Amino acid sequence: MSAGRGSSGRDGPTGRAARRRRDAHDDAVTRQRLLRAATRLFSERGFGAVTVRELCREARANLAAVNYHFGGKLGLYREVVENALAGVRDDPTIDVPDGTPAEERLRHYIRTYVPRLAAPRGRAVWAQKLMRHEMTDPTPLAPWIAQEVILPRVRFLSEAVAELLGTDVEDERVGRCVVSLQAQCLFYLPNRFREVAFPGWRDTSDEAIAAAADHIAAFTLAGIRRTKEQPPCPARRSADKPPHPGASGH
Amino acid sequence: MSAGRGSSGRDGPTGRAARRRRDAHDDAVTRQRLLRAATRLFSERGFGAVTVRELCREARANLAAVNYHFGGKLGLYREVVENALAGVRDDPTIDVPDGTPAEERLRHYIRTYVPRLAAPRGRAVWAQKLMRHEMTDPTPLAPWIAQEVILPRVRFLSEAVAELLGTDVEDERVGRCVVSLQAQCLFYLPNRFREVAFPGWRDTSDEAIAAAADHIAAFTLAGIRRTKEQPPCPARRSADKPPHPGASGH
DNA sequence: GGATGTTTAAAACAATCGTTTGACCTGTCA
DNA sequence: TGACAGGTCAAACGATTGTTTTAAACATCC
Repeated sequence: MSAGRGSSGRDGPTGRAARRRRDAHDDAVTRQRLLRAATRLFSERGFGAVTVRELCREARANLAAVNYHFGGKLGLYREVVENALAGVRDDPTIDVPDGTPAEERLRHYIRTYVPRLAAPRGRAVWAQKLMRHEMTDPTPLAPWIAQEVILPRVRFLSEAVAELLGTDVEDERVGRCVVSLQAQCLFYLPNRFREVAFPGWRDTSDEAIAAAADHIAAFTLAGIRRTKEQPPCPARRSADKPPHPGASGH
Repeated sequence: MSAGRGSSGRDGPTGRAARRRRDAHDDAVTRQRLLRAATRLFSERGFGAVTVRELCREARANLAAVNYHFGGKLGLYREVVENALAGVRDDPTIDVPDGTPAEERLRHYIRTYVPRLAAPRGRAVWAQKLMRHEMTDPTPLAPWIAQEVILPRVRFLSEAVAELLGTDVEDERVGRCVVSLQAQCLFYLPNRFREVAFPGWRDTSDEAIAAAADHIAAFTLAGIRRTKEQPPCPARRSADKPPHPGASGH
């Protein structure tokens, strides 16, 4: 391949393009190329599955560049993660004016979050994909990423759901509803499950995503209203096994 | 490469009689120890993150045993996957007597599926965890696993949901409801998200899991009923403004 | 008992991993 | 100008990867 790319064209001390001035701008360029390639590759395949060599090839940088600029593979990864997390820290999806009713807060969350997840790129997607990899095989940065991405959302959602249920955030029904909501949203991160299960769903237009978000919102709010009707501590009925007889809830 | 015997052919010719005689060292025993350790490690950390050495150490087998018995690391992985998939092929969660009403079919699915996912082990858990890894970084077996695990469930769920919606399985609302349902269930696979988000959810007793399944069932059926009220092709209303202006930038 | 075939054991294999090295180039500043 | 610092480069480092090899231990058959 083009592994030995530049050397062939630039080896001559008088390479024409290589003649351009080397200002302080130039060094930052490879740094940024590395960061860009690393963001894509790490979020796509995870920390362990990406090799430094592949990364440098993609960024058209020398093999030693990663260690020089970032002190190592993990240092580069840390910077990638920091960039991605910066995008979820000031997060419009959980930023709504005071006094907005709970139902509207949830609707707003879903309608801004789902399009962000379904987008081909963007910091929200990167952060969530990085976290998805940290969930399955964690790096030393896993706890940090998880807390940073998850906790603010859970707090926001729990408060809204608790308000809708007319209870406090400690109620276990709140956690279950929050999980039901977040699970639905996360499924709109690009993933192979949807591709396999619904090959016809290649429509990722804004309208299709918005329609899906509307579905989740309506679906979830109905589910929450239904949950509200149930007793707070659903002491388990003992005789609940067979599917056939009329075990249709109550 | 295939100097060792292939994974599939080894059981046949004269092996059966010769087997089962060695007292101290029994071939079938180390084979099974390897399979057991591999099932645990592969489903926990994925194919790429597990080394052959670690595997053999865990199984108290020699390093060469993997290549001897399974023809290589991938051969062992293939056998692990086959075992796990055998457990989802004849699947009680989607096996329900004819004539069962759709709502009851879904309830049965959720109430049998969620406890299987939440269990610490079992073939359903292994299959689903293996697939989770195949989703994030795939091996050559990824398409096979995905189809085998996903398609039967999607078909079962789609038919039931379509019946509840009073429409056919091609309706896009069906797919969205199936995703909403399946996404909720899959969140009860042991995962770090729940641990981080809800540290208090360490209760994995049968009662707690059953209560969670009941929640999902009630939540989902309410969501489906709500979805039924909406027009089949929800053309996006334009007068749908976010809580505060400017937040829906794009 | 020797021949044959199967399983285990330890060592070595080539390939690849992340990282380090030292020469080399270029611009800056004394 | 000459020394220095910043940055790139090819090459090599030691460690670890999956796999292969070679020899020995064991069981079975003639």
